[in-house]
Amino acid sequence: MVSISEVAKDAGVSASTVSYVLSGKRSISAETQRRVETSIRRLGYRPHAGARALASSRTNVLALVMPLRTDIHMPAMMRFVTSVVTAAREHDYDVLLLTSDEGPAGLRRVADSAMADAFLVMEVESDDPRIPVLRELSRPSVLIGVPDDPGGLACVDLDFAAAARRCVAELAEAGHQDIALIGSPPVVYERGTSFAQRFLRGYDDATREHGLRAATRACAPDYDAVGECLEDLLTERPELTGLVVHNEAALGTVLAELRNRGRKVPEDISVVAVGQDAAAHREVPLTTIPLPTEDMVRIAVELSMRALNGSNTPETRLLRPQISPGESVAQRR
Amino acid sequence: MVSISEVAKDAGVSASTVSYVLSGKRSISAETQRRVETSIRRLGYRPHAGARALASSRTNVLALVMPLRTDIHMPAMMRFVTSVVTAAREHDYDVLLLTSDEGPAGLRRVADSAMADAFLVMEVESDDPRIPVLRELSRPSVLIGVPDDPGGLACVDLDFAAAARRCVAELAEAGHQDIALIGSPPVVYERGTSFAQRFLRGYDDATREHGLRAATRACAPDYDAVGECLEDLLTERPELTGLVVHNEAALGTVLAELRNRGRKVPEDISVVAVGQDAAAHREVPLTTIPLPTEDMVRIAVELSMRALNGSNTPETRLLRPQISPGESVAQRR
DNA sequence: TGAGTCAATCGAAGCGTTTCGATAGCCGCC
DNA sequence: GGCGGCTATCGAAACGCTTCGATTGACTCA
Repeated sequence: MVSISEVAKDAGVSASTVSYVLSGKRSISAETQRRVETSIRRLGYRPHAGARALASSRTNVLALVMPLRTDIHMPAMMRFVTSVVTAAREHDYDVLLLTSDEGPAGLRRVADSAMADAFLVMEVESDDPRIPVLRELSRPSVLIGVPDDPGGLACVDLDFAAAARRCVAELAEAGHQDIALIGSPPVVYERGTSFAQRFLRGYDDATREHGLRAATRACAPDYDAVGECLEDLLTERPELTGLVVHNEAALGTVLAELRNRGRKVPEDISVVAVGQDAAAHREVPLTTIPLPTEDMVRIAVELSMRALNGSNTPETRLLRPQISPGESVAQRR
Repeated sequence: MVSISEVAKDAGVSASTVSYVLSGKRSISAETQRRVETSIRRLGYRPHAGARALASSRTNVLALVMPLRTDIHMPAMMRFVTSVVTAAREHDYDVLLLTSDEGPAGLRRVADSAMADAFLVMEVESDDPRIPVLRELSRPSVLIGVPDDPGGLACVDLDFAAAARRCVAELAEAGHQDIALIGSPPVVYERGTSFAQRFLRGYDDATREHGLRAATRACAPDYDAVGECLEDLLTERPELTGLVVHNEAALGTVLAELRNRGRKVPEDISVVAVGQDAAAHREVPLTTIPLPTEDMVRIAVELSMRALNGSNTPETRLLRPQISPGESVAQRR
């Protein structure tokens, strides 16, 4: 492994000059710059990350804290993770992956041993036990999701209340009078997951404002639960013509089961879904509000960077939902 | 941040003694050991990862190289990733996440800047461009998947040929005479992905041995492709009674479409699937050969550790498939 | 012409570990 | 009673970088 002093010798300058060429923190003559860069390339020099971290107390590593639950929609999760890596690389950062199962202790471990400069925490819940820990770490963190009391921590999320209102409006404007929400699994509500609750609130408000008859069902993504849920809705509310599905994992099954029951989308029943549009995989292109994963992640990473550069104004950023029109909502009357 | 010398002072010993207590590389009196450990705990000392890496040339970080393709089944992917983190932590390692889109250069970057001790590479293909790079890195790597020429690199994978034979045997033993394989998307075969080819070979061999009539279809996971594929099979081969599905992403759609066409599983058509058993989510519990993700990862991580400790015998480990019985295979005749 | 300014560079200290050799004390033994 | 062999410990060097202060010229301006 070639070191900075070998580069320095090769270029006929001091090691500090090489360092300054690399960091640009002091002005360097064009000629020297050229010589140093040539040497670097010729020798294939790469700064030693550990040495750099030691001297500068910067690791250029972002810790990504991932939930280790099985009740989360994996594809959505994965999109997050890959987006984070990509976004981080654009800021010359690498990503250290942590799972929540090590708990708060894991966060402390990584923070205290200076393995990362900042934390990105996914799937934050209303009353998340990690929050107090994060707050007292000496490193900034950005939450994906909004806890009840963000106090001092930066948050990024989709504005789920607005998303719900948008879904309801979409159906109301098409003339639907009687709709239902198929939401997250019961356990998600019990856990007090913030996004589910915010969506629910938005849904309730909007249905009231529009004067719709509306129902709500928490629903696990498995076959039986979906079947039961639909059975329930369709028999109890024969007038039902619109469905808002806020449960990516169950969506496929919901559509399959509607079909099995002879309900055509959108002729018999209209559907608006929240989550990534897997349009190509469906029989009918769905009207959806996609989760703006990449935007959220980009913003989250940028907030981290900003916090690391001192301009620290912890803020909560709720992204405006954008509806992506499909063919799953039919006009009524 | 408290440093080793503060601990040393607090415990009334030298810094090196503290280091030896921590590493156990020299014998320390019980009394000293106790005092040092008390100080460590009292001060909340955590060794600085960078300093440690610098002095010992060990980072205790494993680089996980993840594909950044969209044609991969995300849930399977995610299981891998989380398993790696968990397995690594058991060896006191952390995980740095890399995506393949930075290409071979990314591997070099991380290796040369000493950010990780070893590499774990997912989704390795027959003729993977990363292989030559990995081979010339100064750090060990373990591949998940088997390339044509592993030469010098450790590999771990499911024995897909055996898995295919097992699937075929399962159907043959139940008296099926005419079966078909619904395989990976065409692009996967075109790319020369090793696991798909190995499975195919095993399937061909086994159907020949058992004297079955057999067909094979590469199939994308989207609705249209699956529909077309089934339409094809069911009309061309009216005698078809068994299906081997080696395409996790398409499985759900395959089952839904069978149902739509009025074919009942297993009465009309038997199904054996390869991949994680999502039994709870299906109408009929499937007979499957689950991907032994956790075992593979555990072995892969262990191989890395072994390589790092010198006992380096790069080997290819193919795991024996285990069938998990469901109710999706019916007896014929 | 001499003080002041500025750009470019250097040298050395310091970051927090690990590790190597040295040493001090102790024990047992001939 | 001196010597070899342990065990437990220490001190110092080394790891590869960043950064601070100092230095050297060259240039400006009164």
